[in-house]
Amino acid sequence: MFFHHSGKAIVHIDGDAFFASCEQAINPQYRGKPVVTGAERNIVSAASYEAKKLGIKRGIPLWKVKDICKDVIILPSHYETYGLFSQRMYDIIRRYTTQVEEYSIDEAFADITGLRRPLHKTYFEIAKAMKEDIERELGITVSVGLSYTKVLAKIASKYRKPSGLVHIHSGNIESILKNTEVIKIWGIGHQTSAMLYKHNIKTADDLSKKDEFWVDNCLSKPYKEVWWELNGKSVYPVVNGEKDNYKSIGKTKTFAPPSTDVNYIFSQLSKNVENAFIKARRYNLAANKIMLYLKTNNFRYSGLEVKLSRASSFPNEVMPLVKEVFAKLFLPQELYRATGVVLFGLQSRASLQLNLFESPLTIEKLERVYEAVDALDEKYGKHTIFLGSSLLLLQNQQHKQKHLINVRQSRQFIHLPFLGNAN
DNA sequence: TCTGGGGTCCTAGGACCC
DNA sequence: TCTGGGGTCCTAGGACCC
Repeated sequence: MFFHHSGKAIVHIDGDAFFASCEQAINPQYRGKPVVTGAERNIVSAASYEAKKLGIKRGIPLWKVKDICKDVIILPSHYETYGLFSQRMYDIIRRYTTQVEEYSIDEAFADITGLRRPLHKTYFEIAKAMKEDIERELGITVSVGLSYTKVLAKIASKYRKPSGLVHIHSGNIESILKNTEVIKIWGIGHQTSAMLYKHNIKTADDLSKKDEFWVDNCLSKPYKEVWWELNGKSVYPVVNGEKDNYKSIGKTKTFAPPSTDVNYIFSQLSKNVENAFIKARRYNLAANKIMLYLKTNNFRYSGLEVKLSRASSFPNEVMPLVKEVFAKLFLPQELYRATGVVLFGLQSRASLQLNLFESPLTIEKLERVYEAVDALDEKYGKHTIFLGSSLLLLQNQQHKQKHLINVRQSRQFIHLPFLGNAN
């Protein structure tokens, strides 16, 4: 059987232990030593390869890290710094192609299809050059995969770590996919891999060899796409540029120790609301819907989603509502560990239509107040002005705004799936 | 693994319409 | 009231990703 591929050449570049590597690049005294980041969260965000050798993995609590080895260097995460490394990594990749997807802080895809002649290099040599430039100039290592599709390029970059360079092509694809468990495939999680196991599909090779009839009958769209990609047919394009639009903006924060204190928990919730709106305003977005939730110490969620009578970008407009919702959700005896908010139904603030009954003046005042708030945040760092103070500023307007935003429709949920999964 | 924080997309089924 | 057949929009929830 001949292997038909898309003829594309896609590179996936993945920073090795990225946060820890950045720290080691900046601080020579940390090189060659076990380093972990995540001090601010009390769990490991990233572990250097020296730390990984000791059995320290992403997600484990820091007290355990100290148990394993008391000499491990534990650092808080410096996201801004890692962001700069990330930008430089993207810039280096852009020397070779304009088609660069900034997939996450430590990963990028590049489409180098058709560039062999202009660059006087094979695809493999282009990928190798990207890797060497990044490693030399940034002082970190990256693992690089090259293949016909994004899913295959991902498998390739994961195949040898750290500092791997793997090309999956028609000559070696079968043996590599045979060595790749289905759970390792990008887009296949626990649920689906368990289901595939029941069909005796254990490796990427098993899955790729299923016929289309079977795939249509047993899998939904996302998995059929993965199947195509495994077979060398590119269906996921490399999306150029950085992300500039959000469908939702969420903020959640776990507090330690957990608490039963109403006021404390409410203040946590308002802080999240405030921060979510700061982010919304930074991207010039207004929310039409807001969901608030509380998370108990046993990881149970209770939440309420409400539709706003019009889109808003300002916490104080929704505060009466937040209080109302909080009162419904909060149970006196319950021990809570986190609160959260998600804004969605996001639209550009430019396209905001004012309700006929609302005074444009009030809105304008709010815009001005929050412009000042955001400016101060910019200048002196986030959290300069918190809800208490911003509410004070607006206190005399409060009665007018009481009904500016009201509940149109709401639903309650009692359980959310646990979101997120340590890599 | 005693479990952080931030996202996206897909789908089934109900509401509503002709 | 013995109830055809189709389309569109919305929502709730699931699955997955970093």
